[in-house]
Amino acid sequence: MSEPGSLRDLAYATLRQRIVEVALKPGERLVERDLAAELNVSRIPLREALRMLAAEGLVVIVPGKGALVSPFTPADVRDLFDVREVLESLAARLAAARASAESVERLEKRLEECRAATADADVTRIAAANAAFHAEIIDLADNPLLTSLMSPLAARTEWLFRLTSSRDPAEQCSEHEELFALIAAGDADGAAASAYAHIAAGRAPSTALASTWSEPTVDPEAVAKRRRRRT
Amino acid sequence: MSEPGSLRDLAYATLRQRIVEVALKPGERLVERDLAAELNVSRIPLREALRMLAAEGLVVIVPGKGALVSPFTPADVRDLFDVREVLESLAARLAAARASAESVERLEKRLEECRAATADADVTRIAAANAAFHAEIIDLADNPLLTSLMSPLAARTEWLFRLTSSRDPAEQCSEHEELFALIAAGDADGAAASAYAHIAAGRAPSTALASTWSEPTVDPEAVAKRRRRRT
DNA sequence: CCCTCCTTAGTGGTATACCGTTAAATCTGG
DNA sequence: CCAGATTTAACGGTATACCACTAAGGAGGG
Repeated sequence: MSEPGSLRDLAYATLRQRIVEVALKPGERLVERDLAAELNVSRIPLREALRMLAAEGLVVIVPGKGALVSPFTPADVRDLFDVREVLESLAARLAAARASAESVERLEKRLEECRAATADADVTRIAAANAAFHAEIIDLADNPLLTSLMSPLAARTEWLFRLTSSRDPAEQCSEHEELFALIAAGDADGAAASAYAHIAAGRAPSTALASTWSEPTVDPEAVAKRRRRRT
Repeated sequence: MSEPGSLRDLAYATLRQRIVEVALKPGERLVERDLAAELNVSRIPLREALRMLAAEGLVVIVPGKGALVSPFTPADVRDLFDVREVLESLAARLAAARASAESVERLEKRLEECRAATADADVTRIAAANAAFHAEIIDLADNPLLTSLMSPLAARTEWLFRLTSSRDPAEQCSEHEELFALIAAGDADGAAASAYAHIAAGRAPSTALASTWSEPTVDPEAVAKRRRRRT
């Protein structure tokens, strides 16, 4: 996530963080002029930042109406897992097939961080370490298209982990151990299956928690129509 | 592909078409002011259109330098097939699992168009019918996230089919018949496997043709540096 | 003749300002 | 008091204009 200092990227990074941390709630209206004023940028870079977020799926832009934070329904969670299962599985397969001594070493460093964080029982650190482990596998897959497809999913996944709580860290960590071993051994089919199972294992807890929010099914069209009046 | 008449969407649609039709070649520089003048829009909507194309992968934006049409190397073709295999397979699985009488009927209409077009041996019509068949499956999968992930791939796939030529239409059509039957029967695993094989079958011919262009490995950084001087 | 410095214009990045649309607020008549 | 017409201004869409950066092309000295 480089930030070449441009105001657009600054606005993008700021908004993305606020959405992921739920400082901006799903369904919340994003008014260009207000945000531009708050972030001390003009509307042009802000608009471009919104488009980037929309391309990533974190924001919905209703043409001619405005932008709002994407709603995140139980169905969205289901869809997210459907896609993550196959893409993470593909990444693991490719990573295993293209594994080299140097790449295995890099992945192992991530795994060690997972172990350490899990031992510490530091939830923030665990989440970061797990995310880094998965990101490393994507990177090892050496498929730029896959990488670009995964980044929106990563954003939503991070979001999901903030909204819900993660499942048992020790269990996750041991699954990472298994996945690492298969990738290191160059076992493409095994790594793919292991990754699939690893993602699938997170589905039930997440959907269960997701069903408890059950936002009143925010309708983008409807929300976009509302306007504020002078305070 | 709706176009709410906004200038941004017009610029987007125009540029996308030109890229897909190779009127703009991979690696070609996209100069904001020139394109804006040519399309009779100002730079703001044009910039936003470029960002949309970049999010879709058809354009590369070098920060602070400029935009150019994405190169399309044999490695990119390989990556495209890696991802299409698993995503089209997932779409077929979901479509089969969620098949209803009404959805099967819709898909069958697409299939009939494939048959008719293949009988006519009209390559343009065949390409359109095949694309529509695949798009319908994505739609039946009823997973908005998957749909959004597929649209960039569709653009690149269409592009690929313009650059290369397709493989035997009759064979493709018969594979569609098989895939349709499995989805209609609600056989999720079978449909997934069939879709995977269908995509995989197109890999070899495409990569073979792709290796023949072998552009001089356009480097985005390098191309972006070049500037024109008064004509 | 070649190398170095300097001028200049092409280019992306951003701000400001205006326009059209339309929802909210206000006004009017019943 | 309420329903409909009318006014107001919020908001997204777009154009114009300015700035900073930098590479092309030329000037001047070795």
